[in-house]
Amino acid sequence: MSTRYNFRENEEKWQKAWAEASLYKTKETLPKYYVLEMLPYPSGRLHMGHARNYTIGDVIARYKHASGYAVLHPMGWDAFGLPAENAAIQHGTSPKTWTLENVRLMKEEINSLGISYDWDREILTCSPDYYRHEQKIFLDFLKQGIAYRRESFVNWDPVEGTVLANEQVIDGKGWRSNAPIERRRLSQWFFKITDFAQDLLDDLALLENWPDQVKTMQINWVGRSEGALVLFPLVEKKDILEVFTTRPDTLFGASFLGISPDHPFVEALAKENPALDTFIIECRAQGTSQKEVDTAEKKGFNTGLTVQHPFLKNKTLPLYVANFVLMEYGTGVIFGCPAHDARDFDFAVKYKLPILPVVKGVSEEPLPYDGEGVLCNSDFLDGLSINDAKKEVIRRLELKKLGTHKVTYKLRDWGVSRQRYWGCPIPIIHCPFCGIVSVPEHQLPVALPESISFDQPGNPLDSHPTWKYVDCPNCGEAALRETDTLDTFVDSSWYFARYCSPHGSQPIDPDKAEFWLPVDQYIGGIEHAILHLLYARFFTKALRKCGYWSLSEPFKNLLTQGMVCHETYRDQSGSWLYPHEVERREGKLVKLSDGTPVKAGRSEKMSKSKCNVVPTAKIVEEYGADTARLFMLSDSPPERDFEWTEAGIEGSWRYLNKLWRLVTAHLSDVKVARSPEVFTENALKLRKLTHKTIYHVTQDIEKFHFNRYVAHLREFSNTLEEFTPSESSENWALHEALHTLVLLAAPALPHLAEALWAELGHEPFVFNQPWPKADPSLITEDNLTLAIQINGKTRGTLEVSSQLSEDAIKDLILEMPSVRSYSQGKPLKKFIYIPGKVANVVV
RNA sequence: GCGGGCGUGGUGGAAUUGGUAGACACGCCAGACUUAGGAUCUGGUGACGCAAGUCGUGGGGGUUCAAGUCCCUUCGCCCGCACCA
Repeated sequence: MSTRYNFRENEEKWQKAWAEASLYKTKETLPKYYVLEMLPYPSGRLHMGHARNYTIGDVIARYKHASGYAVLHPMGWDAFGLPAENAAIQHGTSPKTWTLENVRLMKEEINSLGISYDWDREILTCSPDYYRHEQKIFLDFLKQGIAYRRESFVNWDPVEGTVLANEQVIDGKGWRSNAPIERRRLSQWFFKITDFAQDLLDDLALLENWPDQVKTMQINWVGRSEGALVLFPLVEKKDILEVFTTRPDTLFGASFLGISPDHPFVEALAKENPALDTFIIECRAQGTSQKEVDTAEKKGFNTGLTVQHPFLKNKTLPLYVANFVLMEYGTGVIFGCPAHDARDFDFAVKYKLPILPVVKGVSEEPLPYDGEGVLCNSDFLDGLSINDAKKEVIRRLELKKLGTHKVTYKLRDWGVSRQRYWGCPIPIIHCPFCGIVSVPEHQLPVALPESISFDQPGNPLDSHPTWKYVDCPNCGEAALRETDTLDTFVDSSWYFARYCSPHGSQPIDPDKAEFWLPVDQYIGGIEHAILHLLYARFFTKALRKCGYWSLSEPFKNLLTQGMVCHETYRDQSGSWLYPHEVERREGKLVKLSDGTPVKAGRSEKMSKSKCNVVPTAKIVEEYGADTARLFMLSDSPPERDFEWTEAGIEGSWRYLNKLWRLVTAHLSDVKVARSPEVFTENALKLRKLTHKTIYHVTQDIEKFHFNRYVAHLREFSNTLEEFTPSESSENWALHEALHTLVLLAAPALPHLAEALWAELGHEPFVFNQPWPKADPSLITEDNLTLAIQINGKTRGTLEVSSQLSEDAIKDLILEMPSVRSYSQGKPLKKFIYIPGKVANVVV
């Protein structure tokens, strides 16, 4: 008997055996369970964040399989995207070759972890087999009016002659060129997600098992607000400006109108006003990200024009072009009420505009004040509450035909055009005669050309010598292909459906989708709480509109996992060091190469830039997959950040060996054939623990308390270690306990469990064994321990029979010597009894 | 700037959701063992105190018989912000 568990030999052996037996091939029987981890980008290296994600999914998949479900547990690759193009520009590799090699490497690493994926259903989004269906969906969206084209702004790098992603813009400059970035207007494709805004809000109610914080974030993101549309006629011109406001009640406190620099009216004005044109150019020097807009200095340009106040004949308001007014939200024009809005207040102070309070709080409130109150200085609104004033002002506006009630959403339509090569081509042809023409379905896929060059600025599809030149499918005249490709979020918005019929000739097979969807458990990082999840939800509704299915929500349950973190290290010169370059000598951290001191920084999310990454491959090589899996499950609850430590992985490795010793040491003790009729007290005690452990572990996994799951396994094995059978019923109980232990450990430690299952004399595979069931008669306790409190402070415990009545317990407690001494003969004021938990004596 | 979270021993965390704070580990301390191993085993370990006991869940305040848990306030850190995925 070996006292050390040989993980290398075992993991290789069983992974091979599982593959040969096609153990993870999906069966299509009821009940079904679809467990899905978020589609990874194939960066080439499996990091611990992935490993944690897949381990969690794997435990659930294995547990559900053992519980009798037909489990769908697929994996694939979010294979389009910027990094492949960056690699192409830097190293001259082709995006396709680079991506496929990364996929190969990552797949190997995933398999080394022993995750139970059905690889027959693998998806690769950059493969024409996948994106041809996405192109079909795009055309369906176009038919339904969900896809459309309009102008919007991009980050333009004037030196590179390229559109940049937000992350490529650093402090307003291009990351490679360092040139100031400007916002440039381009005609682009959009998806009409705003048509589904209300559905996206309403259907959150169906998602009972989504974390509340994710639902809240989505609600705020969609940002429904009720307010009014108010018309302001210009005094000097014939035009009328439409303003959306959520505070129509403060209309009498308005002191200016702010209009977006991107508003068509402003652009027209700028043509005859060079100073305004300069101001607009200044505003466009700012990036497109929300954070930049919000944190930029608030600037205005007085157009010299004024608008008429809808109710006050003698009041006009100056019209300012303001850099903080967004064209995408509301109407692109606001009215400013400085007394009751912080941003308007700052603006009014800066440009010396009047500040007239129109809402009185309970006491004198400092301005700007946006709390509850009663209207004042507001003509017919005086004395009304804010809510009544809103209703009244809208009623009066409607009478004068100068406004109306209106609901708006912060949510903007989804811009899906990317001026890039490595993405799904948009299947559209621009014909000089017919306009925008869909590529006929039988011509799909519109495949990416493979011979491309990144030598020229801009999109290689655009500069390709032949690719974009085609004949119009409609009239046959010379036409041009659309050279924009789709945002990679589109690829990941419907992949969960493709897994149900990965080889089907249509994008989605309705029967298969009907069978498997919705996804029963979706697992992924909290960083996707808004965009990816919202887009996938939108797609589900849009696909329903196109007649693909009747599904309204894609993911029934959602688990958002935290990040994997690691301590950071810097040497004396301040350079970051990898953990393996650092060593602890005599309690001090030193650099391995030269022994100089190393400063440990706080633990942060693993990232290449800070060198605090631990590659999965290294851990699997050193400790094996099961140790890595166990550690990632045992330390933190899944939704919290995870702290990767050397000590932690060592501790998990020791536990694996302990399990191995525990089972193998007792192999001769557990060869008992028949179930005994009478159990000794020790045997019964052990059986109770076994069944309680089954109960707890089952609960823990069901609730995704994987750290407690592991803690219960450890507690159970600690007791088993001390147990020495001296009689046949005790042998039987130990036999039951060890078998149970192996079965319970199997979802977390599939390789070790498989090895121990064989050691116990069974045929493979432990994977196919049913999940143990707790015997209810063995998990109830005869006695319970009550906490005894005097005046709310715990002063002791009392063990009582669970049969005793409350009165009997009360008498017992009041007679306790400790209770008597603490209460010092004071009269009993109150006696609080929480059955099975606590009794509080208040004197 | 806006939206969402988190904060418990030296460390990761547990606490049947308002009911014995610190389960289970890591680390550390003391000891045992020797086929010297990536060991293993036994005991101890929140702080203060000789003890009885007192204090303890980022800080301050509140509700309650009872607060890590609920409310207010404050500090620190993290995630997202629409072209990274």
